[in-house]
Amino acid sequence: MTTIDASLFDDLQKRGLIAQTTGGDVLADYLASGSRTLYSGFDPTADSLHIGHLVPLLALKRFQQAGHKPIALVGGATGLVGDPSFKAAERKLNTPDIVAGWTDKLKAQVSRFIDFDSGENAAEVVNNLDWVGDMNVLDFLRDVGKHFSVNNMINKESVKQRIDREGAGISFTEFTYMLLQSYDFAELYKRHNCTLQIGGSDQWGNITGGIDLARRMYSGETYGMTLPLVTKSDGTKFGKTESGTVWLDPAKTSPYAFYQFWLATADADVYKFLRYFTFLPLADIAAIEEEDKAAQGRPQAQSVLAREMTALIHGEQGLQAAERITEALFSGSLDQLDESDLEQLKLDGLPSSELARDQLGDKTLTQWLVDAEMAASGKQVKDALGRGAVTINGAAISFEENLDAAACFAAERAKFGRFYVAKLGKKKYHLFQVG
RNA sequence: GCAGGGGUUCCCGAGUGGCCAAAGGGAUCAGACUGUAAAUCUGACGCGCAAGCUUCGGUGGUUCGAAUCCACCCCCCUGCACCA
Repeated sequence: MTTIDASLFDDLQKRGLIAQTTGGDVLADYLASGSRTLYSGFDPTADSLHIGHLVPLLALKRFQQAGHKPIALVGGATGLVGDPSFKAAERKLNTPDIVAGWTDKLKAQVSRFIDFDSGENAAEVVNNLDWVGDMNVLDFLRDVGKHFSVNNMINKESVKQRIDREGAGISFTEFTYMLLQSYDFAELYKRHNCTLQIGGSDQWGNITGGIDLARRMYSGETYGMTLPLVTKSDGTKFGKTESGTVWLDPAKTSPYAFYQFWLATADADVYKFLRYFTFLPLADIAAIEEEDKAAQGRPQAQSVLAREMTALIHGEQGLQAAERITEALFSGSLDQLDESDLEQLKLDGLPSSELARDQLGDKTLTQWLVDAEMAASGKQVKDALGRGAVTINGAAISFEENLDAAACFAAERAKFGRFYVAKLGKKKYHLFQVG
C-alpha cells in the first residue's frame, strides 16, 4: 500500500501553486485520504516543451512523490485541432505527420520527469489520439456533443474575446477543442479511474468541461485544479529571452543557456520561483530568503535556483557543463583554461563556430560577429566597438581594427593556435575556432 | 454589394509634395553605476566600416522632387443592405 503524504495540498497552497480548485476543502480531504490518479495534458505545438510547461509537469511529480499516480497525456489528437483558450487569433493547423513527430518527442521528454517503476502509483504516458483517432463523427456528435450546451460554451471566459471581438472570430474546429479535452478526462476516468485533472489556469474552462462530461457519461465524481500562470514582477512575459523561448530540449537551449536564464532572475521573482519550480522544502527557501536579506550585496537565491533547475532538467552532467562555462567566462580568467578546457566549453554548449583562416579577410569583423549571431546588426557591433565592449581573447578590439578581421584573429592572439573567445558586451560570448 | 474609416520602420503611433531613414513612446542593444541585478543616467536603434543603398500594403503614374497627389489592385475595420 502506497503511503500518502497528507500535507501535499497544504504544501502546494503555501508554494502558491494552487490557482483554483473545484470542490474546495473536499479536494484536500480527498487527496489526503487515498492514492488518487490524476492527469495533465501537453499538446504538441512544437518539437519540445518549454519552461512554461514546467509548472504542471513538475506538479505531476509532486503528486507522485506524495503517493498519487500521475498520467501525462500528450495531445496527439488535441494538437491537431488547437486550443483556442485565451488565444487572440485562430492558429494555423499543423500537418498530421508533423504533429505525430512532435507527439513522440514530447512523450520522451515528459517521461523523464515522472517515475514509471514505483509500483502502485507508477506513472503512465498516454496519447489521446489512441481513443479519439478512430472515432467517427456521428458517434462523437451523439455521445459527446449532446452533453454540451453551446450557450454555455459561448459564455466561457476563455473564448470570449474571440466571440465578442469583431474581426477575430473562431472556427468551428477550435470551438470544438473543449469537447475533445473534456472527452479525454471522461475517457481517463473510465479507463484509469482518473479523478483529477490539473493544468494551467487558462485550462479552467476545459477542465470543468471534462468534469461535467465525466459526470454525465459515467456519473463520475471528479475534480479539477489549476496552477497559476507564471508572471514576472516587471510585467514582461516569463520564459522568453532576447534569443527566444527557453526550451527543455538541450539541443534547442543548451544547459549553459538554461542555467544563465535562471541566474538572471530578478530579485523580486526569485523566491517565488524557488517555491514554484524547485523541490526544496519551503523552510529551506525561507531560510535562503532570510540570509539574503541579512547579507548585503549579491543574493544567493539565483544561483540556488539555477543549480536546482539545471540539475533537474539536464542532470548533474548538464549542470556541471553549465557551471564550467559560467566559471570560466565570468569568474576565472581565460588564461587559466587549457586546451582541453576550451574543447570542453565547445562540447558544453558555449556558442561556437569555425572559421577558415584564409577567408578571414573576406568580411569585416562586424560581419563575422553578426554571422555568429552575437549581434543583430553590424551597427550594434560598431557601437560596442566604439565603447571598447568587444574583446577577443581578452584584448579589446578597436574601431579601426574592424576592417581587418584577419588581424583581429591574428595567429599570435590565438589560444593553442586556433581558439578565440570573443566577448561582446558583458554577457555574450562566442568561441571561434580558426583553422 | 453600397457607404465611410484605415494599412508608416520590432510594437504602439505622429507625419498630407522638398528641411523624412521618417516625431514621440515602448521593446531591444551597448556604456556608466552595480551583484552577469533593479532603479537611474548616456549612446545606438532600416542595411552598410564607408561611399552609399533600400523603406512608409501592392503596381503603375503625375512631378525637378512623393510616406504624402492620381489610377487600379490587395487586406483590415465600421455601418447598411443582401442571403433564391
